[in-house]
Amino acid sequence: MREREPASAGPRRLRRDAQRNRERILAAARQVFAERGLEATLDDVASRAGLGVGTVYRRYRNKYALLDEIFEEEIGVLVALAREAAARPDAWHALVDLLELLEQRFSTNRGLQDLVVHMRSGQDRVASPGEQLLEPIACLVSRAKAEGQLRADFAATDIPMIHAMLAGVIEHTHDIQPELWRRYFLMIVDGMRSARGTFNPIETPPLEPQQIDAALSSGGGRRRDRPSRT
Amino acid sequence: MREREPASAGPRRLRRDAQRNRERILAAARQVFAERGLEATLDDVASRAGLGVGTVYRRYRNKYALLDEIFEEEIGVLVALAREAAARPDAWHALVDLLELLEQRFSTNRGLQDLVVHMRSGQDRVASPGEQLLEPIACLVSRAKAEGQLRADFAATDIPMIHAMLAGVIEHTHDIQPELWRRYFLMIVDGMRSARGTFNPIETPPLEPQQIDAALSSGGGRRRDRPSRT
DNA sequence: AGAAAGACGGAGACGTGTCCTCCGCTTGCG
DNA sequence: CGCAAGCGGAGGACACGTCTCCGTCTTTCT
Repeated sequence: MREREPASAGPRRLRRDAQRNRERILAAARQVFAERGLEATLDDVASRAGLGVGTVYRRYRNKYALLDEIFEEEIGVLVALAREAAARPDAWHALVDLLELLEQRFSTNRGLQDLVVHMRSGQDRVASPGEQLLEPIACLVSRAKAEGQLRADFAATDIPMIHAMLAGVIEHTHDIQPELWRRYFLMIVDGMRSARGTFNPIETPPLEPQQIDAALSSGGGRRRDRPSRT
Repeated sequence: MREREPASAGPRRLRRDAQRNRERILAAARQVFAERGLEATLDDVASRAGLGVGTVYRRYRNKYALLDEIFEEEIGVLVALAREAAARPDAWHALVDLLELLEQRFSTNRGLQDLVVHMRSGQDRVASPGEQLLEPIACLVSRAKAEGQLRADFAATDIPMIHAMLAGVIEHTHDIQPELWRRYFLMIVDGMRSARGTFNPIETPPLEPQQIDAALSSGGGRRRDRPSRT
């Protein structure tokens, strides 16, 4: 037997040019989706890769197949970051650093941002990372409160909303002053601190955990439609 | 001479049904644009008014003509609010109250929000209220700093960005918990307070005044296209 | 080298959605 | 009653994104 492929139904080995193009597509897609968000089209990706659309569509049934391939890893990184943070001893600083790190990533990858904020989970393979991210964060939140650093009326579900706020700034300014979000990040962090003389008792309750999915997906901005999987 | 119209080219008096429909259109438009934002179509307005599209288009050349009519007044209110606030003696509280009042209005009128945030000034008659709003606000900001209540590194141009943040929350939650933005508003206000014990010296500089227009218009969210005025 | 399998390109079919026009019919008014 | 003014809403014009199809070119195998 001379085949390299394991006995049964391996996808037949790609021709060399095909392999090369596959990588070009992936690279182009990563760039394009990071720059322009999920609303970029496969035509965009193809032309950035210097290939025809047909080539892209032969390899990926549709846009979402490609998205899956690209963002699965990226989201894994986010989750890993959150877990590492949760393991740190100083919860308050771990939390603040984690938030900064996450926003950092979102601010340089519009596609990732769109994915987390707009698309519903349970579609295709790119699972909404909500649960996986929120769990370690919730843990940090309660520990930081116990430490006395985080204000007592803070809730874990405030985190996605803080993200939504910063996303607003990023969206409007990342062509003008890409680091500007840090300014408001710091202001918000100051607002999260357990009072230097507690000023504003916050009456409005936070979202319930089961509401945040609804908030982030259906609510907002530019609607995207998912194809009907012909 | 028996005409009620002043001598020259007055628009001939409307028939009674036409007059009635005009008001229905206006009422429907106010509702529809407040609920769904500027992306609502004139077809939507017509059907809400219980009229045909043709009727709407006879009265208003296009969507923007109708928008002008509706939002001119609304924006006047905003500016008046800002001017009143600027006249109050206690600048810090005037500023906080003003922001709350403005957000309040934006949170119940998606169209107003879209208008302020997305569309460029100098189009048709609905002038970008940026200048007019920002001027009294800038005044309050500097006075509040002088009072020692507002943190010294705060800038007037931070206000539109704070608005952008709250807009993010509102956009995502106004179907779920329309008052939720108040929670984050208070947190932000806490972050704006001049700290005894100042925690985060903010390094990132704010936007320059001439940048905020660019930030709010071109940057963000769902693009709308303006028709070519055939 | 020669041929078959595989890959490529990109025009264009198709679907969707918005804006706005057109024209036969209805209605208010004198 | 007559007719100008007004009405309705189907559908034309356009824009845009998705994805297919098939004639042509490349790689790989013998």
